[in-house]
Amino acid sequence: MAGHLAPGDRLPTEAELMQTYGCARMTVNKALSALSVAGLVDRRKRAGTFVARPKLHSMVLDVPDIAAQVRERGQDYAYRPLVRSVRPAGVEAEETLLAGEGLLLQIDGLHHADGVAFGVEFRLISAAAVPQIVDADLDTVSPGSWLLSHVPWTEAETRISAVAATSNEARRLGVAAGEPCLCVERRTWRGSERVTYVRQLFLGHAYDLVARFGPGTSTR
Amino acid sequence: MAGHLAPGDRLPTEAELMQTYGCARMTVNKALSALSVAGLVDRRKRAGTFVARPKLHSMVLDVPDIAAQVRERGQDYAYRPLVRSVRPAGVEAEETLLAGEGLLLQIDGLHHADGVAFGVEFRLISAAAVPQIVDADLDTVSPGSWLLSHVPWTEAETRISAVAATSNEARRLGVAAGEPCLCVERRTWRGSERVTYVRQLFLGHAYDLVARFGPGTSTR
DNA sequence: TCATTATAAATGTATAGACAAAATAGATCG
DNA sequence: CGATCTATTTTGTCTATACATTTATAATGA
Repeated sequence: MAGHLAPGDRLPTEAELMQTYGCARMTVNKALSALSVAGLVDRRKRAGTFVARPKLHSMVLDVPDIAAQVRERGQDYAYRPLVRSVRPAGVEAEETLLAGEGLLLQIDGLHHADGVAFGVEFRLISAAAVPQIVDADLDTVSPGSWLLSHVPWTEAETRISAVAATSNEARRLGVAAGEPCLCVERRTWRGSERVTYVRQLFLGHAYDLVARFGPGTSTR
Repeated sequence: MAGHLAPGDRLPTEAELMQTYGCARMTVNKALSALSVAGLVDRRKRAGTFVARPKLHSMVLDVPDIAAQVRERGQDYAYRPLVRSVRPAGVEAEETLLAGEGLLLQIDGLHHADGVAFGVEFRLISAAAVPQIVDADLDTVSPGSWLLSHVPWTEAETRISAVAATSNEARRLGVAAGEPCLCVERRTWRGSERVTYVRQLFLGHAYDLVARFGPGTSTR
Protein backbone atom coordinates (compact mmCIF):
# COMPACT_ATOMS: atom_id res chain seq x y z
CA MET A 1 0.00 0.00 0.00
CA ALA A 2 2.91 2.34 0.69
CA GLY A 3 4.09 1.91 -2.88
CA HIS A 4 7.43 0.32 -2.01
CA LEU A 5 6.52 -2.61 -4.18
CA ALA A 6 5.30 -2.07 -7.71
CA PRO A 7 2.73 -4.27 -9.44
CA GLY A 8 4.38 -7.47 -10.54
CA ASP A 9 7.04 -7.37 -7.82
CA ARG A 10 7.55 -10.51 -5.89
CA LEU A 11 7.00 -10.59 -2.15
CA PRO A 12 9.25 -12.53 0.19
CA THR A 13 8.27 -16.17 0.60
CA GLU A 14 6.21 -17.27 3.55
CA ALA A 15 9.32 -18.73 5.14
CA GLU A 16 11.15 -15.42 4.86
CA LEU A 17 8.28 -13.35 6.23
CA MET A 18 8.01 -15.86 9.03
CA GLN A 19 11.61 -15.07 9.96
CA THR A 20 11.17 -11.33 9.46
CA TYR A 21 8.16 -11.01 11.69
CA GLY A 22 8.93 -13.86 14.03
CA CYS A 23 5.66 -15.69 13.71
CA ALA A 24 4.36 -19.01 12.48
CA ARG A 25 3.84 -19.80 8.83
CA MET A 26 0.11 -20.28 9.37
CA THR A 27 -0.07 -16.68 10.48
CA VAL A 28 1.84 -15.42 7.47
CA ASN A 29 -0.26 -17.63 5.27
CA LYS A 30 -3.51 -16.29 6.66
CA ALA A 31 -2.35 -12.73 6.12
CA LEU A 32 -1.23 -13.35 2.56
CA SER A 33 -4.37 -15.33 1.80
CA ALA A 34 -6.42 -12.41 3.00
CA LEU A 35 -4.46 -10.07 0.74
CA SER A 36 -5.06 -12.52 -2.04
CA VAL A 37 -8.83 -12.65 -1.69
CA ALA A 38 -8.79 -8.88 -1.35
CA GLY A 39 -7.12 -8.87 -4.75
CA LEU A 40 -3.98 -7.06 -3.68
CA VAL A 41 -1.60 -9.90 -4.44
CA ASP A 42 -1.53 -12.92 -6.72
CA ARG A 43 -0.13 -16.19 -5.46
CA ARG A 44 1.20 -19.02 -7.57
CA LYS A 45 2.52 -22.26 -6.24
CA ARG A 46 6.23 -22.71 -6.52
CA ALA A 47 6.51 -19.25 -8.12
CA GLY A 48 5.64 -17.08 -5.13
CA THR A 49 3.46 -14.13 -4.20
CA PHE A 50 3.29 -11.06 -6.44
CA VAL A 51 1.80 -7.62 -6.13
CA ALA A 52 -1.32 -7.73 -8.27
CA ARG A 53 -1.65 -5.28 -11.09
CA PRO A 54 -4.52 -3.13 -9.99
CA LYS A 55 -7.56 -4.12 -11.91
CA LEU A 56 -10.52 -1.92 -12.05
CA HIS A 57 -12.53 -4.95 -12.95
CA SER A 58 -14.53 -5.01 -9.80
CA MET A 59 -15.49 -2.42 -7.26
CA VAL A 60 -17.92 -2.46 -4.43
CA LEU A 61 -21.11 -0.69 -5.33
CA ASP A 62 -23.11 0.79 -2.52
CA VAL A 63 -26.77 0.22 -3.21
CA PRO A 64 -28.26 2.43 -0.58
CA ASP A 65 -31.72 2.14 0.78
CA ILE A 66 -33.49 4.81 -1.20
CA ALA A 67 -35.49 6.06 1.76
CA ALA A 68 -32.43 6.30 3.99
CA GLN A 69 -30.45 8.13 1.35
CA VAL A 70 -33.15 10.73 0.85
CA ARG A 71 -33.54 11.27 4.58
CA GLU A 72 -29.80 11.67 4.90
CA ARG A 73 -30.04 14.74 2.73
CA GLY A 74 -32.55 16.15 5.20
CA GLN A 75 -35.49 15.55 2.92
CA ASP A 76 -38.73 13.76 3.56
CA TYR A 77 -39.13 10.41 1.86
CA ALA A 78 -42.40 8.86 0.78
CA TYR A 79 -43.40 5.95 -1.38
CA ARG A 80 -46.70 6.02 -3.24
CA PRO A 81 -48.11 2.98 -4.99
CA LEU A 82 -49.58 3.50 -8.44
CA VAL A 83 -50.59 0.16 -9.86
CA ARG A 84 -51.06 -3.22 -8.25
CA SER A 85 -52.26 -6.21 -10.17
CA VAL A 86 -52.14 -9.97 -9.84
CA ARG A 87 -52.23 -12.03 -13.00
CA PRO A 88 -51.01 -15.32 -14.37
CA ALA A 89 -47.55 -15.23 -15.86
CA GLY A 90 -46.88 -15.16 -19.56
CA VAL A 91 -49.45 -12.56 -20.59
CA GLU A 92 -47.07 -9.89 -21.75
CA ALA A 93 -43.65 -9.94 -23.28
CA GLU A 94 -42.26 -8.30 -20.17
CA GLU A 95 -42.83 -11.45 -18.19
CA THR A 96 -39.82 -12.97 -19.83
CA LEU A 97 -38.04 -10.75 -17.35
CA LEU A 98 -39.26 -12.98 -14.58
CA ALA A 99 -40.36 -15.95 -16.69
CA GLY A 100 -43.09 -18.50 -16.37
CA GLU A 101 -43.99 -19.60 -12.89
CA GLY A 102 -47.56 -19.30 -11.64
CA LEU A 103 -48.97 -16.01 -10.47
CA LEU A 104 -47.25 -12.74 -11.03
CA LEU A 105 -47.69 -9.59 -9.02
CA GLN A 106 -47.08 -6.27 -10.69
CA ILE A 107 -46.51 -3.22 -8.57
CA ASP A 108 -45.73 0.25 -9.87
CA GLY A 109 -44.90 3.10 -7.57
CA LEU A 110 -43.29 6.46 -7.15
CA HIS A 111 -40.46 7.59 -4.91
CA HIS A 112 -40.95 11.07 -3.49
CA ALA A 113 -38.50 13.44 -1.82
CA ASP A 114 -40.16 16.33 -0.04
CA GLY A 115 -43.35 15.53 -1.88
CA VAL A 116 -41.75 15.67 -5.30
CA ALA A 117 -41.41 12.52 -7.35
CA PHE A 118 -37.83 11.72 -8.32
CA GLY A 119 -38.10 8.05 -9.24
CA VAL A 120 -40.61 5.68 -10.76
CA GLU A 121 -40.51 1.95 -10.24
CA PHE A 122 -41.95 -0.98 -12.15
CA ARG A 123 -41.77 -4.26 -10.32
CA LEU A 124 -42.76 -7.86 -10.94
CA ILE A 125 -42.85 -10.34 -8.10
CA SER A 126 -43.27 -14.08 -8.42
CA ALA A 127 -46.11 -15.11 -6.13
CA ALA A 128 -44.77 -18.65 -6.28
CA ALA A 129 -41.54 -17.56 -4.65
CA VAL A 130 -43.17 -15.11 -2.25
CA PRO A 131 -46.64 -16.31 -1.32
CA GLN A 132 -46.98 -13.85 1.58
CA ILE A 133 -46.75 -10.91 -0.78
CA VAL A 134 -50.36 -11.30 -1.93
CA ASP A 135 -51.71 -10.30 1.47
CA ALA A 136 -48.98 -7.82 2.36
CA ASP A 137 -49.74 -4.20 3.05
CA LEU A 138 -47.71 -2.28 0.52
CA ASP A 139 -49.38 1.11 0.67
CA THR A 140 -46.84 2.87 2.86
CA VAL A 141 -43.71 0.78 2.69
CA SER A 142 -42.05 0.30 -0.68
CA PRO A 143 -42.11 -3.23 -2.02
CA GLY A 144 -38.34 -3.09 -2.14
CA SER A 145 -38.07 -2.62 1.60
CA TRP A 146 -40.77 -5.17 2.23
CA LEU A 147 -39.02 -7.81 0.15
CA LEU A 148 -35.68 -7.06 1.75
CA SER A 149 -36.97 -7.82 5.20
CA HIS A 150 -39.26 -10.71 4.33
CA VAL A 151 -37.60 -12.68 1.56
CA PRO A 152 -34.18 -14.22 1.82
CA TRP A 153 -32.41 -14.10 -1.50
CA THR A 154 -29.08 -15.43 -2.54
CA GLU A 155 -28.29 -13.77 -5.81
CA ALA A 156 -28.94 -10.49 -7.51
CA GLU A 157 -27.89 -8.77 -10.70
CA THR A 158 -28.14 -5.07 -11.29
CA ARG A 159 -27.87 -3.35 -14.63
CA ILE A 160 -27.27 0.36 -14.73
CA SER A 161 -27.81 2.50 -17.77
CA ALA A 162 -28.91 5.93 -18.87
CA VAL A 163 -32.15 6.28 -20.79
CA ALA A 164 -34.55 8.96 -21.88
CA ALA A 165 -37.82 9.01 -20.00
CA THR A 166 -40.72 7.80 -22.11
CA SER A 167 -43.72 10.07 -22.27
CA ASN A 168 -45.54 7.83 -19.83
CA GLU A 169 -42.69 7.82 -17.33
CA ALA A 170 -42.05 11.51 -17.80
CA ARG A 171 -45.67 12.28 -16.99
CA ARG A 172 -45.46 10.32 -13.75
CA LEU A 173 -42.25 12.11 -12.82
CA GLY A 174 -43.58 15.48 -13.82
CA VAL A 175 -40.84 16.24 -16.35
CA ALA A 176 -40.58 16.50 -20.10
CA ALA A 177 -40.29 13.35 -22.17
CA GLY A 178 -36.70 12.60 -23.11
CA GLU A 179 -35.36 13.77 -19.76
CA PRO A 180 -32.21 11.77 -18.96
CA CYS A 181 -32.77 9.21 -16.23
CA LEU A 182 -30.63 6.68 -14.44
CA CYS A 183 -32.14 3.29 -15.08
CA VAL A 184 -31.54 0.57 -12.52
CA GLU A 185 -32.76 -2.90 -13.42
CA ARG A 186 -32.42 -5.63 -10.85
CA ARG A 187 -33.15 -9.32 -10.98
CA THR A 188 -33.16 -11.31 -7.77
CA TRP A 189 -33.00 -15.04 -7.21
CA ARG A 190 -33.30 -17.42 -4.31
CA GLY A 191 -31.29 -20.41 -5.41
CA SER A 192 -32.49 -21.02 -8.95
CA GLU A 193 -35.93 -19.54 -8.36
CA ARG A 194 -36.55 -16.03 -9.59
CA VAL A 195 -38.00 -13.77 -6.96
CA THR A 196 -38.44 -10.33 -8.44
CA TYR A 197 -37.59 -8.04 -11.28
CA VAL A 198 -37.54 -4.30 -10.82
CA ARG A 199 -36.86 -1.42 -13.15
CA GLN A 200 -36.31 1.89 -11.45
CA LEU A 201 -36.00 5.19 -13.26
CA PHE A 202 -34.47 8.08 -11.37
CA LEU A 203 -34.24 11.66 -12.49
CA GLY A 204 -30.64 12.19 -13.53
CA HIS A 205 -30.08 15.25 -11.40
CA ALA A 206 -31.63 13.73 -8.29
CA TYR A 207 -29.87 10.41 -7.91
CA ASP A 208 -26.51 8.79 -8.37
CA LEU A 209 -24.64 5.70 -7.34
CA VAL A 210 -21.24 5.39 -5.77
CA ALA A 211 -18.78 2.51 -5.97
CA ARG A 212 -15.57 2.21 -4.07
CA PHE A 213 -12.39 0.23 -4.16
CA GLY A 214 -9.72 0.39 -1.55
CA PRO A 215 -8.65 -0.61 1.91
CA GLY A 216 -11.63 -1.23 4.11
CA THR A 217 -13.86 -1.89 1.14
CA SER A 218 -13.42 -5.56 0.59
CA THR A 219 -12.69 -6.35 4.19
CA ARG A 220 -15.79 -4.49 5.32
CA MET B 1 -27.87 -21.11 0.33
CA ALA B 2 -30.36 -23.91 0.00
CA GLY B 3 -32.82 -21.95 2.09
CA HIS B 4 -33.03 -24.46 4.94
CA LEU B 5 -32.01 -21.71 7.31
CA ALA B 6 -33.81 -18.40 7.30
CA PRO B 7 -32.15 -15.06 8.00
CA GLY B 8 -31.63 -14.72 11.74
CA ASP B 9 -31.45 -18.46 12.35
CA ARG B 10 -28.61 -19.68 14.43
CA LEU B 11 -26.05 -22.10 13.04
CA PRO B 12 -24.60 -24.95 15.06
CA THR B 13 -21.60 -23.97 17.16
CA GLU B 14 -18.10 -24.63 15.92
CA ALA B 15 -17.83 -27.53 18.35
CA GLU B 16 -20.99 -29.12 16.96
CA LEU B 17 -19.99 -28.66 13.32
CA MET B 18 -16.62 -30.13 14.21
CA GLN B 19 -18.41 -33.27 15.40
CA THR B 20 -20.80 -33.32 12.46
CA TYR B 21 -18.13 -33.08 9.80
CA GLY B 22 -15.37 -34.81 11.71
CA CYS B 23 -12.74 -32.13 11.31
CA ALA B 24 -10.76 -29.78 13.48
CA ARG B 25 -12.16 -26.58 14.91
CA MET B 26 -9.67 -24.49 12.97
CA THR B 27 -11.16 -25.87 9.79
CA VAL B 28 -14.70 -25.09 10.85
CA ASN B 29 -13.52 -21.68 11.99
CA LYS B 30 -11.93 -20.89 8.66
CA ALA B 31 -15.06 -21.89 6.80
CA LEU B 32 -17.35 -19.82 9.02
CA SER B 33 -14.95 -16.88 8.95
CA ALA B 34 -15.03 -16.99 5.16
CA LEU B 35 -18.84 -17.00 5.21
CA SER B 36 -18.64 -14.08 7.58
CA VAL B 37 -16.42 -11.90 5.40
CA ALA B 38 -18.60 -12.88 2.46
CA GLY B 39 -21.47 -11.41 4.46
CA LEU B 40 -23.57 -14.55 4.54
CA VAL B 41 -23.46 -14.99 8.31
CA ASP B 42 -22.97 -12.77 11.32
CA ARG B 43 -20.87 -14.02 14.22
CA ARG B 44 -21.09 -12.80 17.78
CA LYS B 45 -18.93 -14.05 20.59
CA ARG B 46 -20.71 -16.11 23.17
CA ALA B 47 -23.92 -15.77 21.15
CA GLY B 48 -23.06 -17.80 18.10
CA THR B 49 -23.26 -17.65 14.31
CA PHE B 50 -26.41 -16.44 12.60
CA VAL B 51 -27.62 -16.32 9.02
CA ALA B 52 -27.25 -12.70 7.97
CA ARG B 53 -30.28 -10.82 6.76
CA PRO B 54 -29.56 -10.14 3.13
CA LYS B 55 -28.54 -6.58 2.67
CA LEU B 56 -28.53 -4.99 -0.70
CA HIS B 57 -26.14 -2.43 0.64
CA SER B 58 -23.19 -3.54 -1.37
CA MET B 59 -22.77 -5.40 -4.59
CA VAL B 60 -19.78 -6.08 -6.74
CA LEU B 61 -19.68 -3.80 -9.73
CA ASP B 62 -17.87 -5.04 -12.79
CA VAL B 63 -15.99 -2.16 -14.33
CA PRO B 64 -14.97 -3.72 -17.56
CA ASP B 65 -12.09 -2.58 -19.68
CA ILE B 66 -13.88 -0.50 -22.26
CA ALA B 67 -11.80 -1.79 -25.14
CA ALA B 68 -12.30 -5.41 -24.14
CA GLN B 69 -16.03 -4.95 -23.74
CA VAL B 70 -16.40 -3.43 -27.19
CA ARG B 71 -14.33 -6.15 -28.80
CA GLU B 72 -16.40 -8.76 -27.04
CA ARG B 73 -19.38 -7.54 -29.01
CA GLY B 74 -17.42 -8.17 -32.17
CA GLN B 75 -16.81 -4.50 -32.81
CA ASP B 76 -13.60 -2.67 -33.43
CA TYR B 77 -12.36 -0.46 -30.62
CA ALA B 78 -10.28 2.66 -31.05
CA TYR B 79 -9.26 5.53 -28.79
CA ARG B 80 -8.61 8.96 -30.28
CA PRO B 81 -7.04 11.76 -28.28
CA LEU B 82 -8.60 15.18 -28.62
CA VAL B 83 -6.89 17.56 -26.25
CA ARG B 84 -3.64 17.28 -24.34
CA SER B 85 -2.31 20.10 -22.22
CA VAL B 86 0.05 20.51 -19.32
CA ARG B 87 -0.51 23.39 -16.93
CA PRO B 88 0.00 24.34 -13.32
CA ALA B 89 -2.79 23.33 -11.01
CA GLY B 90 -5.33 25.73 -9.67
CA VAL B 91 -6.15 27.61 -12.85
CA GLU B 92 -9.72 26.53 -13.26
CA ALA B 93 -12.42 25.59 -10.84
CA GLU B 94 -12.31 22.06 -12.15
CA GLU B 95 -8.97 21.52 -10.55
CA THR B 96 -10.67 21.15 -7.20
CA LEU B 97 -11.50 17.74 -8.61
CA LEU B 98 -7.86 16.81 -8.32
CA ALA B 99 -6.72 19.68 -6.09
CA GLY B 100 -3.53 21.64 -5.80
CA GLU B 101 -0.36 19.75 -6.37
CA GLY B 102 2.14 20.91 -8.98
CA LEU B 103 1.63 20.25 -12.67
CA LEU B 104 -1.60 18.96 -14.03
CA LEU B 105 -2.06 17.08 -17.27
CA GLN B 106 -5.38 17.30 -19.05
CA ILE B 107 -6.28 14.74 -21.64
CA ASP B 108 -9.55 14.56 -23.52
CA GLY B 109 -10.34 11.73 -25.85
CA LEU B 110 -13.01 9.76 -27.63
CA HIS B 111 -13.91 6.09 -27.44
CA HIS B 112 -14.91 4.60 -30.77
CA ALA B 113 -16.68 1.38 -31.64
CA ASP B 114 -16.47 0.45 -35.33
CA GLY B 115 -15.34 3.98 -36.04
CA VAL B 116 -18.33 5.58 -34.34
CA ALA B 117 -17.80 7.57 -31.16
CA PHE B 118 -19.80 6.27 -28.21
CA GLY B 119 -17.99 7.87 -25.31
CA VAL B 120 -16.11 11.05 -24.52
CA GLU B 121 -13.62 11.32 -21.71
CA PHE B 122 -12.19 14.24 -19.80
CA ARG B 123 -9.23 13.40 -17.62
CA LEU B 124 -6.90 15.18 -15.25
CA ILE B 125 -3.68 13.56 -14.14
CA SER B 126 -1.40 14.78 -11.40
CA ALA B 127 2.10 15.00 -12.84
CA ALA B 128 3.42 14.99 -9.30
CA ALA B 129 1.99 11.54 -8.71
CA VAL B 130 2.78 10.23 -12.20
CA PRO B 131 5.94 11.90 -13.51
CA GLN B 132 6.36 9.41 -16.37
CA ILE B 133 3.06 10.49 -17.89
CA VAL B 134 4.56 13.65 -19.37
CA ASP B 135 6.69 11.67 -21.81
CA ALA B 136 4.26 8.82 -22.38
CA ASP B 137 2.88 8.04 -25.80
CA LEU B 138 -0.86 8.36 -25.43
CA ASP B 139 -1.91 8.56 -29.06
CA THR B 140 -3.02 5.01 -29.55
CA VAL B 141 -3.55 3.63 -26.07
CA SER B 142 -6.16 5.28 -23.87
CA PRO B 143 -4.79 7.07 -20.80
CA GLY B 144 -6.99 4.81 -18.71
CA SER B 145 -5.20 1.69 -19.92
CA TRP B 146 -1.83 3.39 -19.67
CA LEU B 147 -2.41 4.42 -16.08
CA LEU B 148 -3.73 0.99 -15.16
CA SER B 149 -0.52 -0.69 -16.25
CA HIS B 150 1.93 1.96 -15.08
CA VAL B 151 0.58 3.43 -11.87
CA PRO B 152 -0.20 1.43 -8.79
CA TRP B 153 -3.18 2.87 -7.00
CA THR B 154 -4.78 1.84 -3.79
CA GLU B 155 -8.12 3.53 -3.72
CA ALA B 156 -10.77 4.58 -6.17
CA GLU B 157 -14.22 6.04 -6.03
CA THR B 158 -16.67 5.93 -8.88
CA ARG B 159 -19.82 8.00 -9.17
CA ILE B 160 -22.43 6.98 -11.65
CA SER B 161 -25.21 9.22 -12.82
CA ALA B 162 -27.33 10.07 -15.83
CA VAL B 163 -26.92 13.44 -17.48
CA ALA B 164 -27.87 15.21 -20.65
CA ALA B 165 -25.04 15.76 -23.07
CA THR B 166 -24.00 19.39 -23.29
CA SER B 167 -23.83 20.89 -26.75
CA ASN B 168 -20.06 20.57 -26.69
CA GLU B 169 -20.13 16.93 -25.67
CA ALA B 170 -22.97 16.17 -28.03
CA ARG B 171 -20.99 17.59 -30.94
CA ARG B 172 -18.05 15.37 -30.14
CA LEU B 173 -20.29 12.35 -29.89
CA GLY B 174 -22.22 13.25 -32.99
CA VAL B 175 -25.62 13.36 -31.35
CA ALA B 176 -28.15 16.00 -30.43
CA ALA B 177 -27.60 18.06 -27.29
CA GLY B 178 -29.62 16.74 -24.38
CA GLU B 179 -29.12 13.11 -25.38
CA PRO B 180 -29.15 10.97 -22.21
CA CYS B 181 -25.69 9.74 -21.28
CA LEU B 182 -24.28 7.56 -18.54
CA CYS B 183 -21.76 9.65 -16.65
CA VAL B 184 -18.96 7.86 -14.86
CA GLU B 185 -16.73 9.98 -12.65
CA ARG B 186 -13.77 8.34 -11.02
CA ARG B 187 -11.20 9.62 -8.56
CA THR B 188 -8.12 7.54 -7.88
CA TRP B 189 -5.63 7.73 -5.04
CA ARG B 190 -2.34 6.17 -4.17
CA GLY B 191 -2.26 6.38 -0.42
CA SER B 192 -3.32 9.91 0.31
CA GLU B 193 -2.03 11.30 -2.98
CA ARG B 194 -4.54 11.94 -5.72
CA VAL B 195 -3.57 10.37 -8.98
CA THR B 196 -6.27 11.09 -11.51
CA TYR B 197 -9.78 12.28 -12.04
CA VAL B 198 -11.77 11.17 -15.01
CA ARG B 199 -15.25 11.97 -16.25
CA GLN B 200 -16.55 9.68 -18.93
CA LEU B 201 -19.75 10.23 -20.82
CA PHE B 202 -21.23 7.27 -22.66
CA LEU B 203 -24.18 7.28 -24.98
CA GLY B 204 -27.03 5.77 -23.05
CA HIS B 205 -27.96 3.19 -25.64
CA ALA B 206 -24.38 2.06 -26.17
CA TYR B 207 -23.13 1.34 -22.67
CA ASP B 208 -24.23 -0.05 -19.37
CA LEU B 209 -22.79 -1.39 -16.17
CA VAL B 210 -23.54 -4.60 -14.35
CA ALA B 211 -23.24 -5.38 -10.66
CA ARG B 212 -23.70 -8.73 -9.05
CA PHE B 213 -24.24 -10.19 -5.64
CA GLY B 214 -24.23 -13.85 -4.92
CA PRO B 215 -22.20 -17.00 -4.54
CA GLY B 216 -18.96 -16.75 -6.41
CA THR B 217 -19.06 -12.98 -6.39
CA SER B 218 -17.29 -12.18 -3.19
CA THR B 219 -15.10 -15.25 -3.30
CA ARG B 220 -14.06 -14.46 -6.85
C1' DT C 1 -36.51 -5.21 42.61
C1' DC C 2 -32.50 -3.65 40.67
C1' DA C 3 -27.71 -3.22 40.16
C1' DT C 4 -23.46 -5.65 40.49
C1' DT C 5 -20.46 -9.42 40.09
C1' DA C 6 -19.00 -13.99 38.68
C1' DT C 7 -19.28 -17.88 35.54
C1' DA C 8 -19.09 -20.13 31.43
C1' DA C 9 -19.98 -20.53 26.56
C1' DA C 10 -18.87 -19.11 22.28
C1' DT C 11 -15.85 -16.98 18.92
C1' DG C 12 -10.92 -14.87 17.80
C1' DT C 13 -6.32 -15.75 17.07
C1' DA C 14 -1.76 -17.76 17.42
C1' DT C 15 1.46 -21.87 17.15
C1' DA C 16 3.99 -25.98 15.42
C1' DG C 17 3.77 -29.80 12.66
C1' DA C 18 2.49 -32.53 8.75
C1' DC C 19 1.37 -33.67 4.14
C1' DA C 20 -0.70 -32.42 -0.58
C1' DA C 21 -0.42 -30.07 -4.97
C1' DA C 22 1.55 -27.41 -8.42
C1' DA C 23 5.06 -25.62 -11.18
C1' DT C 24 9.66 -24.11 -11.96
C1' DA C 25 14.26 -25.58 -12.80
C1' DG C 26 17.42 -28.92 -13.70
C1' DA C 27 18.92 -33.56 -15.30
C1' DT C 28 18.61 -37.16 -18.43
C1' DC C 29 18.17 -39.36 -22.72
C1' DG C 30 17.14 -39.95 -27.58
C1' DC D 1 18.50 -29.70 -30.05
C1' DG D 2 14.34 -31.16 -28.15
C1' DA D 3 11.46 -33.97 -25.43
C1' DT D 4 10.73 -36.22 -21.16
C1' DC D 5 11.39 -37.24 -16.60
C1' DT D 6 12.87 -35.90 -11.80
C1' DA D 7 13.70 -33.06 -7.88
C1' DT D 8 12.79 -29.19 -5.23
C1' DT D 9 10.69 -25.06 -3.95
C1' DT D 10 6.65 -22.67 -2.73
C1' DT D 11 1.99 -22.30 -1.72
C1' DG D 12 -2.54 -24.83 -0.05
C1' DT D 13 -4.74 -26.98 3.55
C1' DC D 14 -5.66 -29.68 7.63
C1' DT D 15 -4.73 -30.94 12.54
C1' DA D 16 -4.24 -30.52 17.52
C1' DT D 17 -3.44 -27.40 21.14
C1' DA D 18 -3.41 -23.25 23.69
C1' DC D 19 -4.90 -19.00 25.37
C1' DA D 20 -7.44 -14.41 24.73
C1' DT D 21 -11.74 -11.89 24.28
C1' DT D 22 -16.32 -10.97 24.50
C1' DT D 23 -20.77 -11.35 26.33
C1' DA D 24 -25.12 -13.78 27.56
C1' DT D 25 -26.63 -15.81 31.54
C1' DA D 26 -26.75 -16.95 36.27
C1' DA D 27 -25.68 -15.86 40.97
C1' DT D 28 -25.25 -12.50 44.44
C1' DG D 29 -26.22 -8.73 47.48
C1' DA D 30 -28.13 -4.16 48.95
